[in-house]
Amino acid sequence: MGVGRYAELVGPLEADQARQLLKALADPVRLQVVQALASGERCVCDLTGDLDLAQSKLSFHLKVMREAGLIEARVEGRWIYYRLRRDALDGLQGWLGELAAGCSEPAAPCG
Amino acid sequence: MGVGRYAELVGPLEADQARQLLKALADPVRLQVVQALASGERCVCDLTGDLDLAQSKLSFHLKVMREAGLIEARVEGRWIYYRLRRDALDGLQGWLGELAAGCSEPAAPCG
DNA sequence: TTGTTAGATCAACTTCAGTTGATCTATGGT
DNA sequence: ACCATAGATCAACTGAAGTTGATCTAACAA
Repeated sequence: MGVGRYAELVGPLEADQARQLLKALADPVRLQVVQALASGERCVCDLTGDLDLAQSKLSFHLKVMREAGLIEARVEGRWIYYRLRRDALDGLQGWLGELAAGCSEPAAPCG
Repeated sequence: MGVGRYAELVGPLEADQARQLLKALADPVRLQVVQALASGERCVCDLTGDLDLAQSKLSFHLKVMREAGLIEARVEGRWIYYRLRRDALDGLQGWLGELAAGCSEPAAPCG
């Protein structure tokens, strides 16, 4: 089922990990899912109903998010619950913070 | 030239603004550019050289980033300097923080 | 004014990500 | 054992996003 395959996300985020997470967030359907998960864990069947998405479509997007390390799954009998990964969100926040830190330096004139 | 067309980015980020910014970040070429700009403002000609990108390719990606509100341009004679927008990075950080806030709620069992 | 350079823009092409419907697997109920 | 349901997976299709080379415009230098 592949539900156990996660990105690692230990220590400070590498550019490539950040990119995977950003990509996992930067899609309208996935953003809906993220917002649904923002208030806590949800099972797939609820998501399908609430967001009015075709089952295979939702499953595809959950996979993208899972493989990026943005969400994780908990299997309970016949149902699967998904939730956002705090470490991913925190990691991305930190990564953005680093970018913001030095971005106001003036340019060396190039002419 | 279109260099003056920016996204607004006042107040808390709307989902759609966040998505544009995320998309602007979630590309390998653009991520290179972002990292080059992380240490401060740079002119396009420097970027082209340092990142070894075709001129039209870089210009395309700068446009995407500009229209998303991720970067802004400063025209100086024949040269154009780009820099990351603090408000965009801060806004995105805040947006992520909101997501992280409630994401650990347990699921309502759906069976 | 002519020539050169920086960088935006355009059109044609290519590539990859998302969609759809069908099928497959596992779990639980009868 | 049989059936129903949750959700993953697959193959075919579609469309949007990125690439490439050419052209266009504006600024400066001679």
